[in-house]
Amino acid sequence: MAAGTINKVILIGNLGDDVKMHYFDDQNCVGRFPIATSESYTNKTTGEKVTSTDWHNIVVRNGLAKVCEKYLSKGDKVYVEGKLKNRQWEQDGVKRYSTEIHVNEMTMLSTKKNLETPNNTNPQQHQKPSAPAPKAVQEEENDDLPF
Amino acid sequence: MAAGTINKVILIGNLGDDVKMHYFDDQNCVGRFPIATSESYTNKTTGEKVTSTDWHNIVVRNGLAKVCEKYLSKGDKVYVEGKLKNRQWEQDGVKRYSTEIHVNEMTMLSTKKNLETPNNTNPQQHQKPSAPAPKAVQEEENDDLPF
Amino acid sequence: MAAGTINKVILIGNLGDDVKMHYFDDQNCVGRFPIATSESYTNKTTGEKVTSTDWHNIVVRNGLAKVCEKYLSKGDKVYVEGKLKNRQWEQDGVKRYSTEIHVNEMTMLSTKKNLETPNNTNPQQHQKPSAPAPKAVQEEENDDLPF
Amino acid sequence: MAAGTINKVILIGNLGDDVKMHYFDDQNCVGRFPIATSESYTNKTTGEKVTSTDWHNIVVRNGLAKVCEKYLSKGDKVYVEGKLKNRQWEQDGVKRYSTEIHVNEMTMLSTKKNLETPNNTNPQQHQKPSAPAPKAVQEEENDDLPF
DNA sequence: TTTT
DNA sequence: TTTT
Repeated sequence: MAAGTINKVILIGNLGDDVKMHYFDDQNCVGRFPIATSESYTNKTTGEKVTSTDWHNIVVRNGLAKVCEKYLSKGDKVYVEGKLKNRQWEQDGVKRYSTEIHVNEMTMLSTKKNLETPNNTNPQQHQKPSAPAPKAVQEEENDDLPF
Repeated sequence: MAAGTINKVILIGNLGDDVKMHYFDDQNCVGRFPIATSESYTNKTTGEKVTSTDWHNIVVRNGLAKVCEKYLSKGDKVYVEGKLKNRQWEQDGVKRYSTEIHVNEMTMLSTKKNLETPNNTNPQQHQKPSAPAPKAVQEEENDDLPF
Repeated sequence: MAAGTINKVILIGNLGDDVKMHYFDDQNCVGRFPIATSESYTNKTTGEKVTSTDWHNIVVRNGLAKVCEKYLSKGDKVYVEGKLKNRQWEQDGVKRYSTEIHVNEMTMLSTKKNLETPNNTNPQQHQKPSAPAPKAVQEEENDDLPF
Repeated sequence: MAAGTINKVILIGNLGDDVKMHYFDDQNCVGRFPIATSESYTNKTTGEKVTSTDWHNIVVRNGLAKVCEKYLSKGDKVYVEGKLKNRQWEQDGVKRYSTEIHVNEMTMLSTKKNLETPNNTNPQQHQKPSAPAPKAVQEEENDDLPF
């Protein structure tokens, strides 16, 4: 046990795909989607401008997963905050590793989904009461299950 | 190019090993070391306390790498801030992926190395002038090379 | 001296006013503007929804100040990152205190200014070479002057 | 209401004083303490090294306040994360302003208090069951009251 | 003083 | 696979 450690990731980027949901039962579900961040720099030797893009595997759970599924789609820009988690599993006898960002806070910075919805010019202004407001959304805290 | 993206990682954790240096030439070098973060949670079903540890591959360059090599060793606690970077390469014809944290700011929160140095009770207070102070150390900015 | 300290502020909010510039000389200038962040919560006793807004005094210098002046205006949404700084001065014999955010990184998340500019549909795509690109902009590092 | 805003402060610093508690009733209390962060820079004109210290007013509530009172004291180093909040009040007919950091996460990085406790070499390892573990402590979430 |  |  390593007390006094901090594991925090903050990203602003664009969804490379829609949110894929997986339901375990009525209560528990997980959503996954990729986010791209990029940066440009000038190659010192050649002098040319290079852009490099990094892809991040976002994982959200339960209520926050449902909000993401409802309001986010491919291309949207979001702010997310979470933790780096290493996952390993076996596939065809080969050990596979992957790094995920387990996100507990999400803020939409743009959205395509609801701009086309009739009678709903902006999802941040008019929300169906059954769903949490899609602004800064935090994960429920009373949740001790690992992913 | 994706303007307006943010890619930020903040970690406080302990070194799982010493800093491994690799020199490209006189000017350019890279240092690598693993950092562990952990968290405890209670398994809802079984009621038992579980601790999970995540390991992060830290990458530092040039001046900051030299500072890390000089002042950090296995077991030390550090604050680091950087970017998530995906690296892929081929090994024996198999594509390998790894996620690294390219760190540009480091602050020592404990050190073993220099506590044994005679006449130097605290490396943060009394530093040899030849080396940068081992407190909050930032990467030089005039650096356009990719890792 | 307190080695090993961290002072970091991350804000996403809207400009309450345009950037006000102050030039010291050819090289040095400072820009100031207010940013609003808000949050909503439900008053436990009365059950009514309350929104509270906080105003933050942003301070930028030199190159970053010029970028802010050029691309930001009242109402725009931005990401900024910086340090908390306390300033005190005397006015009419009374001590005054104020807290500022000295920002060294800024990313535009929306802009009004340049959407109206002819031949320039998006300031993030087409930038005059004399000015830095208005995406993620970082302060020059070779700067040891206090504000 | 301003959807899509972020207000985040991350500090590592030392307590300038003990935690001062104020109890409203059995359930609700608030704790306050100052944290110092510092930085050194070289004055360009004079060439001399200058250290500047900033003081931050930390505010914690309820469970987190009790943990802070129990484990933190003057001189300790802590990591805190929270929000910037502006407070204004009137004193003798004069409007007063102050900026506070409303903290919802705290991690102890050093402690004096419990090192002297018999049979308790490390408060992070051995905790009385009546109190939350003093490592990474988060505020309870089901709390809609403003400060 | 912003924004939704 | 995104975005500009």
